[in-house]
Amino acid sequence: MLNYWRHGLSRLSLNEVCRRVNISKPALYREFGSEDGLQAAALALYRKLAVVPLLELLGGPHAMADVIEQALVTMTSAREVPAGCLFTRMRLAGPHLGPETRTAVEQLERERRDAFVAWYRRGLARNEANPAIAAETAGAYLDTQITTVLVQMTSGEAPALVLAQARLAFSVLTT
Amino acid sequence: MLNYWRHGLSRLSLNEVCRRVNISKPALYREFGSEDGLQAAALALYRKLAVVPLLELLGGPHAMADVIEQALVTMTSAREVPAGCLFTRMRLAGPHLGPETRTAVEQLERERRDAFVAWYRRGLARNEANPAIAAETAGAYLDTQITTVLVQMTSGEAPALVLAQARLAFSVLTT
DNA sequence: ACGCTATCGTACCGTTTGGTACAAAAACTA
DNA sequence: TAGTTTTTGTACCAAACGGTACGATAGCGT
Repeated sequence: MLNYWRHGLSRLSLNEVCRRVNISKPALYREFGSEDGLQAAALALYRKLAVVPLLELLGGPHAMADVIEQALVTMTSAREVPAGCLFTRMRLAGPHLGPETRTAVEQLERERRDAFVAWYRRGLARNEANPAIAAETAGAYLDTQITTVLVQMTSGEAPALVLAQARLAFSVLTT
Repeated sequence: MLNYWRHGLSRLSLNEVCRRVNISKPALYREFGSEDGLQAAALALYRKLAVVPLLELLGGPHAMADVIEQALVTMTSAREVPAGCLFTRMRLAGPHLGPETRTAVEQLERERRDAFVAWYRRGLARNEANPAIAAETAGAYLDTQITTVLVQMTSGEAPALVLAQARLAFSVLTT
């Protein structure tokens, strides 16, 4: 999972993965069945470690602006984990993915987008969100802009510039 | 060029390209030298056909808001050319590219970003642009958001939703 | 200590990749 | 028409890919 996260799916052949984690190829196949299975398993782990915490933050009591700011700072700062996002890498990989992994990606897409929409609805109810924007549009927009931030971080752009752009993008949502 | 534009670089092996355009592999090598040379040549042609016209639009006399609206509508509508953008595909392909193509991509990145910055400066001078945003930030932001739109179009998202999000993103720039 | 079972990795499979050696064919000169 | 030069594509190369057959190894109950 860490290797895919750091270097992307397309850069790492199955042979290369075996080399890096010092595991024989048949052992990997016994555990995951196929390359597709391995990648799906990696995504499942990533979801637990990185996506679920974000969704829990959205479910919390904090003000919209605070949540956004914290999420942006977290995404654009160097941490103990790799920059970028495995989920985002998989989304961009698109048609290269195996059926199992693709299904999991699409499911996670819906899960995250729905969480964004619900979160924006709650923001509207608390008068923290821009009422001129439909919740569905805002949900898609949140998804898009967060993905953009992560893509930029993955491709090594300057964190300060990414952060400045992201603040600009998110400024339209809050009142 | 059209094949790369439509299907992306990573989906088309050199063998597959030869198959599609009905050309023998040695013929292709005699013309372009390598896969890298072919891709660089494709990008050069794309620049002439798709990027230069955009930059010329930026240089024109139209109001900022009009230029943005026209650009967005053009990018999100079905045309006689494929959806998305070969340049964007190459940027995302990143480290997969050969040295010649990568250099060309980076050069085109600078060229486009500089044009955005200059355009925003002119907008500021004409009181059409948000003066709270530095031109450098705005240039990067324009680049980022346009790329985002093209990525979404490439991945087949609903044009209406893409357009709605893009209008939202660009609304922070104009007065 | 033995025999059974379950786990493990070497060494291979066919296919595809980017790239090229070289002979056949075409075009031009005379 | 004969000889020369240029152009073209067949047929190959080594490497890497995802995936697996099968013999070697390890663990375990007795």
